[in-house]
Amino acid sequence: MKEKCLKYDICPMILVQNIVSGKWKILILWYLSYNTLRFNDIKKRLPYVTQKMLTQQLRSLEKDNLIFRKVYPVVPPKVEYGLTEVGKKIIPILEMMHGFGAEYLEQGHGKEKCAEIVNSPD
Amino acid sequence: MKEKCLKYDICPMILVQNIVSGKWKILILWYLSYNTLRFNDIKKRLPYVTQKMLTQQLRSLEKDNLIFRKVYPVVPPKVEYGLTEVGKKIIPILEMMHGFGAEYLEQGHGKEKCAEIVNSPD
DNA sequence: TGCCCAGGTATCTTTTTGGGTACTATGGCA
DNA sequence: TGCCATAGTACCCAAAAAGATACCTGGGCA
Repeated sequence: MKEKCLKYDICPMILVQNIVSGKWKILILWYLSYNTLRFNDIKKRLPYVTQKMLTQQLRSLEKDNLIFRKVYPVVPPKVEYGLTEVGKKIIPILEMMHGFGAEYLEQGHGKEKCAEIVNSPD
Repeated sequence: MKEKCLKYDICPMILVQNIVSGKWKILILWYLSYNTLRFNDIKKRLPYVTQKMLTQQLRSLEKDNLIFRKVYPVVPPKVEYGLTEVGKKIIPILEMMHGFGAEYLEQGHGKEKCAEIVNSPD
């Protein structure tokens, strides 16, 4: 495996795959690429994610050093999330993904897929 | 949700996320970006994936029109997989991912993560 | 007094994923 | 005659991910 990894240089890919998989991470990073956001701001933008899942994904992204978490010691609590310097480096990838997805949609592939998402109940 | 989707234009992102998630898909696409490959060639390059899983991921990528599957009616069976025109458009994204991953590794983040992968038994 | 807010945890159940093993087809070769 | 090769399926079980629900904090306000 070690040789395979070197030979085909898949290590970086495995790493990225590892970081970026997870049902909501790409979306979270995408939102945070515009602004830092508070927990509930993110939640509002991801109507299908449960609080638990969101917390989990955020913790994982934080652990991987892609986002930071800033807690304000106030009541009620206030927590802000944003991209770290490392995280910002992923923005161009997100933009390309967005471009690809948009083109893919235009060409009619995966229309039903998005329709599913868009037309599901609030 | 429809308005949210339009407002933040997340649809393409959800789509890409959908296509690209799945434990092995990015890696499979990465390999196929060099050559078309036979089933067992892919399997050899992904020592941890079981036959069932690989079949599953390939079917899913085929359904999303990113790869084609060409069956030669010979015995023993011969099946080739390769990127479609749509699939080829994702190559630049894969290359950026690779670049990001490599840089991330160089900076020491996620060293342990890759170490895990590389040092696990064959 | 009791309820609200935001941003969580804790616990339980369900669903989805993944792994293991066995089985298939068919022509060629010993 | 029996065995090999490749690219799968079928079936069952284990593990992981996701969902539902309840609970916590502590200051402000009715």
